[in-house]
Amino acid sequence: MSKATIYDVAGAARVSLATVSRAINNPEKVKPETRERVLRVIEELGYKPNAFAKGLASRKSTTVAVVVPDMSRASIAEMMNGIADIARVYKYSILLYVLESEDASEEDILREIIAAQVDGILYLNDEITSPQYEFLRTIKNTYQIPVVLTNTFYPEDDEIPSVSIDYERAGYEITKKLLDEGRKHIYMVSTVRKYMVNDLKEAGYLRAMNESGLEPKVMRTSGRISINTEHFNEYFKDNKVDGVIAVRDSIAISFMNVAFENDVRIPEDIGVCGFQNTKYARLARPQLSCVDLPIYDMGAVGMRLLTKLMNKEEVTDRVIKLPHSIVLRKTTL
Amino acid sequence: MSKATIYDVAGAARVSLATVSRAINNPEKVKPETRERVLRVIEELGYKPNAFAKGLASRKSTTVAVVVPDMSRASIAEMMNGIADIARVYKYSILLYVLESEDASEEDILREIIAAQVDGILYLNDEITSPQYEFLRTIKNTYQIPVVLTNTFYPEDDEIPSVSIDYERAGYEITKKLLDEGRKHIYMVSTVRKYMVNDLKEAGYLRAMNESGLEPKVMRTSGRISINTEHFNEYFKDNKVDGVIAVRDSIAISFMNVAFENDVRIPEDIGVCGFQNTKYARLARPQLSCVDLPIYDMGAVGMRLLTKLMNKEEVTDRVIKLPHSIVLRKTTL
DNA sequence: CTGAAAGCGCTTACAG
DNA sequence: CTGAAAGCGCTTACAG
Repeated sequence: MSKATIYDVAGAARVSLATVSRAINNPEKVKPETRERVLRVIEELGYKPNAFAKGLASRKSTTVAVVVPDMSRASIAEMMNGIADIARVYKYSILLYVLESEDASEEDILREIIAAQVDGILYLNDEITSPQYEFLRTIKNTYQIPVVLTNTFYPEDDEIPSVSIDYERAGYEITKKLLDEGRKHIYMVSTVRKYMVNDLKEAGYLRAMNESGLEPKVMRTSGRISINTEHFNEYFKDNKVDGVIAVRDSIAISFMNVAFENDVRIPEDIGVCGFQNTKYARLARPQLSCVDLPIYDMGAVGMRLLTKLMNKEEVTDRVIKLPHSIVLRKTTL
Repeated sequence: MSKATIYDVAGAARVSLATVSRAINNPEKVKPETRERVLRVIEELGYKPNAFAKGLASRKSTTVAVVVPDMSRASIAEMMNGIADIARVYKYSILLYVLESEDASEEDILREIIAAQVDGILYLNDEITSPQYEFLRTIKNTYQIPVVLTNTFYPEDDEIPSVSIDYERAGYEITKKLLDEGRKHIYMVSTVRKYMVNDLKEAGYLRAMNESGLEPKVMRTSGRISINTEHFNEYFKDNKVDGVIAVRDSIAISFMNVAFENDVRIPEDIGVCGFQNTKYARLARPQLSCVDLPIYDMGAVGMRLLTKLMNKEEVTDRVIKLPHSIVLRKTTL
């Protein structure tokens, strides 16, 4: 039959609806006996409070909005797992908003989120522009709803907390690794489109190269993943390249494929490193060395931080950088 | 600067709140002049109806629940893109529920979904068990809320509509392809854990092999993706294998890696095929031939079907199979 | 075409 | 510790 309401429970337990409400939300405020009686009836009737009525009356939704650019990126999906796990622990529901739609601007979508009365917003992205940041800040302040950036941060300001990774340092460290192998002509392969996270990796690479008095060389692929033969001939064939760091695993693998066609030995002739440690790094031949990024953790920590904010708990660390590591496999010496 | 309510709009437009409500939801029922006046005020005030009040009063949420087993599977993520795009077109919000949690049983999660008052449920999975199906059917009938299965279906019953792929036929066709190349000793590599979709691929493989009077051979990997040297020695080394069909691209790639270590030439000695056509099929060396699955479309069509159901439109096709295709690359002749 | 009013199912001061 | 009652912000018959 149709759903039981709080009235049904109150009737069956012979108490008022106020008591039922308290038995659920403030158990300590009701006498143990009546509380148990109420709880038993709730069990029997399979009663679940109507989320709308609850949200309307309490002005809290126990729902968070998760805003993502595009689900099909491996990192986004894995972060969602971390988010979902923590959300469940703290009993929050997740409203999912996928940007990158022709039908609606980002602003429209954020307005929609406000109307949905979420308690918090988790903003996942590789980057954030000034207007985007300002808009989020306005939302936060106008509607008093906490926002957390995940996998990105805004360099000039920390009003909106963020959890991310020290990409600059990771870029530095992985370059160092190749440098330590005695390599001197190391390329960084990045993307044409500017992403904040990739720019940071690049900055780290530049720092390491400069420290060693070596000339940095950056190549930018236009496609999403592929290094093709033309690229290879243009950038790598004539140069005495002995190291390649790609901003994504897939770019590294793609590079290896053309390199093999051109009889390059990896890692002997060229050392190759990727970023992220996707499961495909292990499927590459040879297995790819790369920076290991704690993607799941980023989602989990971001969500946890948001729960603290929603709960008005004290948050000391507003800009969290999660530790990464470097996984050495077969594409480095 | 708290949010404007319907009262604020009514006041500013000098009408009753009923008229405001109509201007939004049944514009044809209000005189053009007043409608425009109301709409202008709404614009000025940046008014957005409170989703809770609306949901409570109208008993509709314009929200659907999407239930997934694990976000990090590439197919799930890509389906979410299709779902999100169509959801946006029809103005539905998405509540995301990730199963596979120790903290809550699937039943608990479904109860939670009911409490959230969603208008429909999209159930994404590789398979569905009898108890799961029965439970979904109960929900559908008890609460009158439409459910659509995506990427799976229930063989014995079509009460719950589904959109999926003819995996059996795909398995048959890809086996045929290898058979047509003159290969006779074709292995199917599946998973130890039984998944409905994999069993169907296997059934198609068996049919093709039997038709040709050839002996079918199935190997099951225990790990999630890897074929290791032991597997290779046990199954492939002594046998005169000349074809391998893997139920996932990653398994096919993993097989290729050990095969190369053992000096097998692909596709000359062994033809290899995968399933799904992930972007990693193109990153494999040699590039992997495989069945191409319309993953995005499955999400989109599933969501579209759900909107029809929620709208009480007539639905003739309750069991939809989307067309797949076969992409031939370098691991077949 | 428009308004007054009841009602959706909860929470939460306020009394007692 | 418990109950009566107001109120959250909408929708929707029902009159007019």
